[in-house]
Amino acid sequence: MGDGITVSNVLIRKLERYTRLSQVDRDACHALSCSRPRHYRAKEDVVREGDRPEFIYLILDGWAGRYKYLPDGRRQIVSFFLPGDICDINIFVLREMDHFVGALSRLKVAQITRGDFETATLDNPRLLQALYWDTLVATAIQREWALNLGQRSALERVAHLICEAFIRLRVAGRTVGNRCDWPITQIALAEASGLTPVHVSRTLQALAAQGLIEMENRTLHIPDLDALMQAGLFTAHYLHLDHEGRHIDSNEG
Amino acid sequence: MGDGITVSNVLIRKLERYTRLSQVDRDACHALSCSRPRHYRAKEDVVREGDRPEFIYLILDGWAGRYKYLPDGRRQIVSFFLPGDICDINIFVLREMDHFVGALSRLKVAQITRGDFETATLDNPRLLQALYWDTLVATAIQREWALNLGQRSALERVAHLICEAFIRLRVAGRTVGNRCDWPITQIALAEASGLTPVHVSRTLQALAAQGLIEMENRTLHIPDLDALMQAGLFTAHYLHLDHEGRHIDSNEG
DNA sequence: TGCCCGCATTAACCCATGTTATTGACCGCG
DNA sequence: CGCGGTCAATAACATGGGTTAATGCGGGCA
Repeated sequence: MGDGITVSNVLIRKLERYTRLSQVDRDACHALSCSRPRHYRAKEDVVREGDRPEFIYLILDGWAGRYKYLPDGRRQIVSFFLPGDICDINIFVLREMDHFVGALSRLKVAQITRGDFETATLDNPRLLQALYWDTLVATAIQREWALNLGQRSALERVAHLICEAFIRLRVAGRTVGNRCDWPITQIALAEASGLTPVHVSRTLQALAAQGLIEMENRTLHIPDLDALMQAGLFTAHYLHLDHEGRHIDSNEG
Repeated sequence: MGDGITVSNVLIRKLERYTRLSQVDRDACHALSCSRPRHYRAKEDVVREGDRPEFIYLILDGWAGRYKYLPDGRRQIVSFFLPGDICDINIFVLREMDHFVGALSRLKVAQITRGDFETATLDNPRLLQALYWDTLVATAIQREWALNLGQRSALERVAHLICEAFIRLRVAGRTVGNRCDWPITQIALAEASGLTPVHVSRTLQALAAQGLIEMENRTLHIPDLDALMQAGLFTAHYLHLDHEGRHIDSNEG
């Protein structure tokens, strides 16, 4: 769980959900993971609104969040970036960023230039295709978040966010059994769920009281994932994990 | 406003926000607009969850919505499709649809096959680039909706939705001065804003009472757009309309 | 090692929005 | 031309989640 030893495999592992990569694809992928590494502390900004797009970011370890502000300071996290996630491969089409990306925990990323990206994908159409799949999944997640924010109750919403994060971490190989690191604060969870920190605290306690989650030492334990999914009205369809007849493993490898 | 005479220009007009298209690009674009036309009544489904992606849809007239259900029937509209909008140019990467698309008013679309699309873009990299820009703007809108649903109050939220729709319609050339067709029901507005129809009714009346909107005969009139924008905490940055030094016209051409 | 600040918890109170129900207007279809 | 169904308006009441504030823990930095 986040020990860093197999860091360069998170992206490959995830993309192989979608397609079988050749050794050349895997090497290209590995090269991307080794682009300039950069570390951040929790709450540091990675990208700021108004910036000209400069890098594609690959998350190697820790959690980041994409967020937007209202003029009076209210803030919404509109997506999580977890290990193996890639930030906006098409970003260079835009002139400037319309949002922030910030570290939600200690964070390690690879900064990928436009040139690095083109080098990696130019002769690897399968890799490029897999990266497009990943982008489409990211926008499917974005849509699901609209459903989450617009229709689910507080309890459903928090349960749903936890299920989604857990499954995504599992796909990246960052879970052990039904446990995973849970490095983010309730404040961040509140900003992502459109609730107040006070109510997130209540809600997590309600989930714990029902035996649906256990947290200690920044580690999350989910005794019965099916039960939590039911509480969050969660189904994994929108993550499109079963593309070539593969299905979600009930355990990680 | 929706008279259909210049229907084939909505897409061209919008894309020229981003780049100057050559005559060849425009012709290709026009060809796309002329792909198999199809009409729907309000509330008919265009695409159903679980479908294999078959067409790319170009909206020619009327409004459509992308929506998702919870198992108990709660429903969220996660995006609007307005004239000139294109539905998911990359859709063929996915195996099946994870959501519905339905008509929110009488609707006219062009059904574009994978082959049609490839023909149109193969030798027109500028057109393809412009379509990618449009896709990125669509996902930027999706993020803004998360902010809308998560942080804005009911009044701000409805005002914001109205501003966004109006500006998008203006870009497509579907406004006259500060008026536009407003063919959708308060029920649809409620499903898009995560509110109840009852509260949307109250909220629209509050906006009208403040002189921010006027509606009659399915026509919307915005006496003072700046004031409405302020009420909705709306800024157009996320629509990325100013790509090559262009800016939002204060009136349509 | 100790201090300080950020985070989680808890409590009491409140209000924005949801709920349920009724009525009337309009419009498309027969 | 009239009927039925959908949509909007309104009212009375209910509640989920927000607000404010106080407390204590714990971990990172000096």
